[in-house]
Amino acid sequence: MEYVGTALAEMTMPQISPLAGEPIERADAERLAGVLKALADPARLRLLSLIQSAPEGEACVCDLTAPLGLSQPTVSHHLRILTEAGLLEREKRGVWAYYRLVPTAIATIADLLTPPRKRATKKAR
Amino acid sequence: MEYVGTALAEMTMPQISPLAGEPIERADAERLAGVLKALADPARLRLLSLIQSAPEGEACVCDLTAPLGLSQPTVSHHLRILTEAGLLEREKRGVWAYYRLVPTAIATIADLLTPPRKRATKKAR
DNA sequence: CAGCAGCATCGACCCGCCTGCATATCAGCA
DNA sequence: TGCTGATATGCAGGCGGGTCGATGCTGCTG
Repeated sequence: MEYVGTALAEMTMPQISPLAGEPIERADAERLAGVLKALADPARLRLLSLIQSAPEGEACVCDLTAPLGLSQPTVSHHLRILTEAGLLEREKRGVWAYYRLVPTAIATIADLLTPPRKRATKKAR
Repeated sequence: MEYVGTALAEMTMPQISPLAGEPIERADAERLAGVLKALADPARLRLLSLIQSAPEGEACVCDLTAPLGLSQPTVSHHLRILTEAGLLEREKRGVWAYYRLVPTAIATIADLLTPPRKRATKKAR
């Protein structure tokens, strides 16, 4: 636990080597696997989708428990994992805790998976 | 096991709902989570990277055991999971089994994660 | 201040998975 | 045919993770 930082930030900033080019390093593989592990769960994917498609792009736990069919502690558990992975951000307003997507988090993961293609190669232009 | 089909194919063809727009369905979430689960492992990420960066874009088990530092059965196990997920394809030539990336498999996953952006919307061009 | 509602945390159970060892299978070769 | 080497499979141990019930914590309200 005590690891409440954003795992994604560690990948985004020091530019983790994407799944392309030369063989990926062991440490990079573990970091990327960690974030992917947060995504690789049906309940968490549905949570992300529900939050993203919610009225203001945000939702509190009480709104998510019913659609998922999971207990409130379990939902909080998943939200915690997604938050620690850097995919969600939490804002507490009054008694409610509102979660929303971190803007470019998922897109960043997608970019790490896809090879050069058209993005990374246009650096020294 | 007997489930040797490609999980990715089930997503690509009937066009699984991406992680955007309206809330994702439970079945779609499970399929997508299944493929992501195959990716969410350091050893498998390194395997994909090693194979992709190999001379001919292909590699046999004996070439992958040493770099990973895992036993041969374990490497075969991971290759099997990646193959069943639709990320790798296997070709047996003589005594060796050569693995190579399924061309657009990973890119497909990346597209499923990222919202509209520029791809899906430019169909009628 | 007492009561209540929304969330987070804890403890526990159970299942799935990563790993290695042992073994089976199969192709090439003497 | 029998042997050797490259892979795949079976089996078992150990650990991590998903789930829930119970509980603690914190604002809001009467």
